[in-house]
Amino acid sequence: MDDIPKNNTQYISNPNSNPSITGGLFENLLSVEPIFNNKELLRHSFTPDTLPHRDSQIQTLASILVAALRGDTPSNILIYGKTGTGKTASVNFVTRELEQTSTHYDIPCDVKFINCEVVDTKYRILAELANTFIEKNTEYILKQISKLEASLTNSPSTFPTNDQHLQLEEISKLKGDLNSFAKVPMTGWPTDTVYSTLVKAVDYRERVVVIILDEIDKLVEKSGDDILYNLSRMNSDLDRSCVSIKGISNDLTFTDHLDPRVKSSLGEEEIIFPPYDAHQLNDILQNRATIAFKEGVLGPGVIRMCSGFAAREHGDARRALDLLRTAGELAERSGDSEVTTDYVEAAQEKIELDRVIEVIRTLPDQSKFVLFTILVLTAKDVSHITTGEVYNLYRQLCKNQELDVLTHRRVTDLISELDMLGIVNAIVVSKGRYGRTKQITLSVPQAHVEKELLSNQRNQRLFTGLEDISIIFQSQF
DNA sequence: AATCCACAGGAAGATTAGGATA
DNA sequence: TATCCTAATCTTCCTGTGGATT
Repeated sequence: MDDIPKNNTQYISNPNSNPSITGGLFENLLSVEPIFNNKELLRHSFTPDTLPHRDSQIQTLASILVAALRGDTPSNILIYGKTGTGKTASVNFVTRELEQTSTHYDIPCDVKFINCEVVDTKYRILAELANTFIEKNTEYILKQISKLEASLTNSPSTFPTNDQHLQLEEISKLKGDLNSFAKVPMTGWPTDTVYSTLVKAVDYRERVVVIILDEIDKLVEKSGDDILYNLSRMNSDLDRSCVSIKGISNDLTFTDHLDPRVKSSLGEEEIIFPPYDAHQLNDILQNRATIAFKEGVLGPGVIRMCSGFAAREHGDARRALDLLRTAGELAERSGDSEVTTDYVEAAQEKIELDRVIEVIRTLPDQSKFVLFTILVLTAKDVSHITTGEVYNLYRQLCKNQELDVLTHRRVTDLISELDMLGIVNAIVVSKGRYGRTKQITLSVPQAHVEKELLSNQRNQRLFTGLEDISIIFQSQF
């Protein structure tokens, strides 16, 4: 991930360089002048060398981690911030520096990054850590052995001196150590055996270990906090080395579900990454765009528009980069040599559509049905859709489809959930004598919702007979 | 000022689904 | 396979409320 990505356009800039291309299918596509210099720079997985507007966070992080270079245990840190606020990038940046700097010091510093959305169980995290340190130890031992062997062959003598005796002993001891480190299998061992293997592997030599748990909230959600409890207490099982844990979380409230002991030991220090504002996003995009795009392909106002859109989405730099990249891709696909603001708008719509589709797809059946009811009322042009109206139609439609009818109370909650997901907009209004209710409107294009609900194979059973919304009013409803 | 609508939304308990365990 | 556990989902019951109407 740290590698500078390859220029992915170099192969297509000159079609004649590859003699195997003879058909006409790709030639047209290849003859289009590419507009990207290096598209990878616009992906959020890329860690840049400079992180604008994150100086203070990086400074704080570094001032805590500097203890590692002195051989002390750095405090555990919890890092909070919404998506796309530069948490992961900043941590990667600082730890990369730390590892590099530590090579000049006596005590090595090893950083292990784990994304808990991918590695999400206690066993797998312990196994992953154990194997990493077994590998590092193996590497270290082999290096020591070859160093000793080299010094032996440099001064050969018929009768080994005392010193050389010791060296030979050392070599055979190291070889023994090498064999004692067996890799932890993907599955099968009892979890506490994996833990003790990890402790043994880490404690093999003096070192400071920094473990970064990205998306730590997902881990706690899926498999509880006892892994965090184990890791945070690991120092008491270590003699020569020490570990420090950095948790990265999107969710500010995730510590509420933690055991108080884990909470206090994990959150010795806290760093908050606030969202970027439009100006800051502008800087970030400008920085990357100059390298990522060919010169002069970005039309006026394109970057400003991207940062403006993303700033509205709680300052998400990831979103801003996605927008810029998608806009570029759309321009490239339609054979345009300039990225204009029109493409940014199209990109915004494309990303939004993808999001809506994804959200709707993962909705539970009942929520889909409530959403469908709102959709029908919207299509019917009901001016003020209220909870009561939604519930009445919902109940009728449910009976019609032989579906369980949920209570009014529950439907209220489902509507609130749809509101939180950004699919509908529900505001509480009071109509005086005529009560207090929620006024509901779709907050995404009607056509998007209709398409995803009705054309998706998975929903067929749910909506059989309701495919044509306009017929629903003419019949019993 | 009192009333009252039509619901919001909190609290607590019941039910259910999914997974672990014996 | 039965049973137990847990978390999510859902119901029941309830109190609260903004402002038009009386």
